[in-house]
Amino acid sequence: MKKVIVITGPTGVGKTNLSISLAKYFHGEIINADASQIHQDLNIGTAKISNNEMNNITHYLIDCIKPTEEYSIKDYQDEARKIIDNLKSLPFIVGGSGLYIKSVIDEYNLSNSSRQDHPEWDNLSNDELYQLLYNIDKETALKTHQNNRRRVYRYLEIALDKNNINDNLNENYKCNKHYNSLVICLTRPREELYNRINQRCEDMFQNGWIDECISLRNKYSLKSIKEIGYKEIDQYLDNKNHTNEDLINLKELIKQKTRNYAKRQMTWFRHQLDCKFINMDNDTYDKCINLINNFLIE
RNA sequence: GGCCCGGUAGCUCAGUCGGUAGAGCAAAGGACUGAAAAUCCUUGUGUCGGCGGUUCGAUUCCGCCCUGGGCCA
Repeated sequence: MKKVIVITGPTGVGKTNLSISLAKYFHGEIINADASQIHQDLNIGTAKISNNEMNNITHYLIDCIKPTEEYSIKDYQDEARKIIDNLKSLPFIVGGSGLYIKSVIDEYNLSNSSRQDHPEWDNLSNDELYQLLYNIDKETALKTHQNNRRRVYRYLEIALDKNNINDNLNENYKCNKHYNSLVICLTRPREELYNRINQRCEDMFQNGWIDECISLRNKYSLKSIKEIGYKEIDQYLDNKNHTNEDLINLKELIKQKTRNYAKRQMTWFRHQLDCKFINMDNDTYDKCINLINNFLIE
């Protein structure tokens, strides 16, 4: 079984810099596992690594699709595995999208039925849609809340797919491994992480995030972009009379949403991912080198 | 100095005709199998500004004080 290293952690924890140092040390290559960084043109707001920062380490799965293009976890799973299987050097999967990571390193069997539109469900209320699922597959229905329309919708799709007898919705989340993986999750004390996120947001504005959005608006509708900040800046730009106070509120809103996201990530890592938590401090680099060395010897 | 309106959860405020309180936001915790920077769920004890008085009982009524705002001198 091929060995892979995973570096993950909440947004703003400091994955990028550390991953470059580690990949340099082990002569590895990096596969991006940040859903947001797969998109072209979203650079400043997603804290995307620059060519300069890459420091001659090859990076895969960055800038693959247009910001408005559809992409699914299945696409990611296929592409990432293809890259890893062909890689001669040590693969480093680096990013904060936990589900993407899990889909690659674990035996994460996705259902046969792909996502589709079902216009016949559009007029159903959340309750009605949920009842529909409940009548067909009670066990699955009980796993989610009726207000989580997106998930109810998807479960219903799978439940109705006759060809999909072997769906694995009922499997435990601890699946078998697809790769022999060492998963390192970087952490920081909550307050420290939040301070870094706030500061990074200020830096993004300083580095021209608004200009990035202005030029993006010429090519796409930012309303459909789900990465944090783009919608909010779009709205700010729509208001031609925005004041300095509006700008301050905009920044605070984006900081807040990013903090909320980091918190959600941590919850996910704690409960859904089998990983080693390492706090970021002066010894982190050495600790990681040791961990990886021991893992490679095994 | 006089008069008027405020001071209740981290914030903005509601409310209690006297029986020690509740919304929104924030925050925290959680869920998660084809949108994951997505989507969704749960959680509200706070000297009701302070000190007295009346009362069986005061955050509520009364007095004084502190404090913010407005008006008049």
